[in-house]
Amino acid sequence: MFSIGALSKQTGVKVPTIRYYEQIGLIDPTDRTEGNQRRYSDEAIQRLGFIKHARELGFSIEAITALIKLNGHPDRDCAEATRIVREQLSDVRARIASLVRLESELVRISQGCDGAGVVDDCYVLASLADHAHCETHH
Amino acid sequence: MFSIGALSKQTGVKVPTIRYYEQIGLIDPTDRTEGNQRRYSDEAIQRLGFIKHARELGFSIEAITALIKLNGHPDRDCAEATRIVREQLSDVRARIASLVRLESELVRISQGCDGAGVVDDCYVLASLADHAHCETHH
DNA sequence: CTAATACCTCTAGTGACTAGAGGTTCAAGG
DNA sequence: CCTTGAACCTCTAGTCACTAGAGGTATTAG
Repeated sequence: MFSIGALSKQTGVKVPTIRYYEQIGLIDPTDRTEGNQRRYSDEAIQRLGFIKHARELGFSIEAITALIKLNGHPDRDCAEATRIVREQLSDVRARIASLVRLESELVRISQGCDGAGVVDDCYVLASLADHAHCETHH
Repeated sequence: MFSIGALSKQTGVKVPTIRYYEQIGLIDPTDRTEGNQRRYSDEAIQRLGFIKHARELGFSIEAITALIKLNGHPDRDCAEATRIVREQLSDVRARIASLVRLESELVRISQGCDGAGVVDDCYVLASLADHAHCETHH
């Protein structure tokens, strides 16, 4: 049994974040000392590790809650888990596509000005002011 | 002179968003009718178009505020504008790189399970639980 | 036994809006 | 000129996933 600070060090999840996860019901309330301090077992490291990893992969808390519920019913089929992951994947791909379009616009805009002129005829500001300069949709 | 609703239609920026922009000082308070309703001129379309476009390009309100201040001093050099755009560009590139790493992990995870088994031996959930399965950093 | 450190709860703040309540003004049709 | 309904007004609170800080208590090392 160890403290919330130790759990934080073990998992890399900050102390206030752990308390926050407990508050919103993402992790179960744990045992306390007589002085009301949280004490965790190794199980908590697993659970928090799962959450941390999923967050790093961009899953929302809502999606993680769903995944954890699945984990709690090992007899249920895992089509739902796969569905959640695929949804997340297509979301990530959409975000990449959108950012790539933005990147090309920004390259074009930043190449238009060497930073040496004055604002009045700065291509950067002109480009930002006028969407018509753009080559892609965003 | 036209209403906030007309400005919204012209620019595609929602009415509450326009009021919000005024509230945070991103656009100047405008003239009002006797009955206290906002009335805009064409100038507002330009300004709001600039803001909208910059937001679509992923600039923060803070960065846009800085760009607008530059626009208000046309005699100053535009190195600052260029710097802001380049910073935004490298930010976008970092986000793309991060998302691409996530994408490959998600592909790997989702390919590991056909969704037909039971949760207990579902590779998707196992992968999410264990960062060690991953091939890249995130 | 003391002092430093870590812990506790609670509230409020972040960014960039969005939603809703409750009330007022405008513009078009009769 | 009057009515009606849409559009407007302000203000507060909610979103997401935390983060910061105040003010107080528990634990632990020396």
